[in-house]
Amino acid sequence: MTEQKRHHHHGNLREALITAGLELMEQGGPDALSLRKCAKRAGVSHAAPAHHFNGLVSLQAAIIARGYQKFSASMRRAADQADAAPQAQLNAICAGYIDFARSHTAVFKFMFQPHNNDSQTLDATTQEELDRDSMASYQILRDACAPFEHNDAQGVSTEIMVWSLVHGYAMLFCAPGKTESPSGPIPEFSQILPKLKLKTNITP
Amino acid sequence: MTEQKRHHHHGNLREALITAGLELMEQGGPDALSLRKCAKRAGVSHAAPAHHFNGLVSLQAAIIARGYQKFSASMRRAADQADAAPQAQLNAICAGYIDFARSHTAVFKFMFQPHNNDSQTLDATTQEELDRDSMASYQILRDACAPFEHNDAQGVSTEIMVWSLVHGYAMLFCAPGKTESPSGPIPEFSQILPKLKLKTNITP
DNA sequence: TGGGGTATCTTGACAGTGTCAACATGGAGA
DNA sequence: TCTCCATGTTGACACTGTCAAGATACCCCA
Repeated sequence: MTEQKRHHHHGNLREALITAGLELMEQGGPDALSLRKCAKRAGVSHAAPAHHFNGLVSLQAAIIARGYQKFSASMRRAADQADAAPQAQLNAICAGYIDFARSHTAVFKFMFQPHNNDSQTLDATTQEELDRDSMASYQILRDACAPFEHNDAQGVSTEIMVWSLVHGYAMLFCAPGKTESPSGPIPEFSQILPKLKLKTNITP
Repeated sequence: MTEQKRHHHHGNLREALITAGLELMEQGGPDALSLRKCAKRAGVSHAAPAHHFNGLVSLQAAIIARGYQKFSASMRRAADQADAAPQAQLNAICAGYIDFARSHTAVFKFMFQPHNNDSQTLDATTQEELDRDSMASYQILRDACAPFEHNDAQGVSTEIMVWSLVHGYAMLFCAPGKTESPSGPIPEFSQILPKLKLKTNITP
């Protein structure tokens, strides 16, 4: 009776639904995701997910939160394997950013789409997960940009610039196997990242 | 009998459906778009659109093509009002890019999403529209970048860099009324655009 | 000028979707 | 032990895209 007999309670249905949703999304794109298909994959009835997610948008938000976790992991992994110097670290973070976009294209693009969850109420737990995991990802990029200055401007503009650049590159040119833009081969990201100046440590 | 009596033939249903679709999209986001709602708005039965579009994805593609037309117009309008110098022209093109993203956020983001039309067959007319209009938009940005060099690299990397930068900025920070990023106020785009060098006209 | 062909639109049907309500089950705490 | 409630099931509803079959009116050619 340990494994073979199906209990009335699934045990960890929430996790199973998120996992199933990620699989569906990576295979068939965002439109392939449905509550009923996730339920079927998890071996429960079509209405069971309603007890764990406040509707489809909440499941989508939970999938996105899981995406952010993998996203952070990809950037951290790249940074760990690189030299500790600020420029090497920033390059590595961007490489991890782009790696994730290439290897999880569907989820990546879905993460940065306009979602209906703007005015909608998500479950408390999903909302917390989403806030925490997305901020963690952003903080990684932010920290990597912190040592640098850009364009004679102070403060925040460096990370906005780097984020815009790497994000645009990822959105436009990172599909699996894509190597051509409308006007020729796509250069490496390191070729388009402008040279940045290190901040001066001491101010008068 | 000129206007009041409804003919069996609508007259220009294809256009009416695209217009209705654009309205639905701008009001309620991509998920608010449905063939049946467009048909209702155009005053025809639910299956009428099938005679003009090869399914939903073709209507979406036609809406995107229309979006590219407005997109091009926005960039051209900005360029026409600016000085003719290369730097002023490039700044204006980027401003037009961002203006469109801000004023037509839903359609803009939808234009650059992964779509199911990759392996799917669109109507010939819709496919032509989409190719023509998207290439026209890209050509505008391309021309504006042509006079410049970047990062000691030759050839294509300038337009890839500028495109990535402006696109990432638009995707991340251009929602109606959005002025804050996770780490503070969002700077103007001109503040994050690196200084570019003009190409030397003559080569040995 | 007439007649046939065809583009256009309608009606009806079907499977799939999200969501709600009502009910069943079983574990955990009083 | 008894009861409450989290968790899961069944059934229903409106809405969706898509297909098939039939109706209508326009256009072109004899």
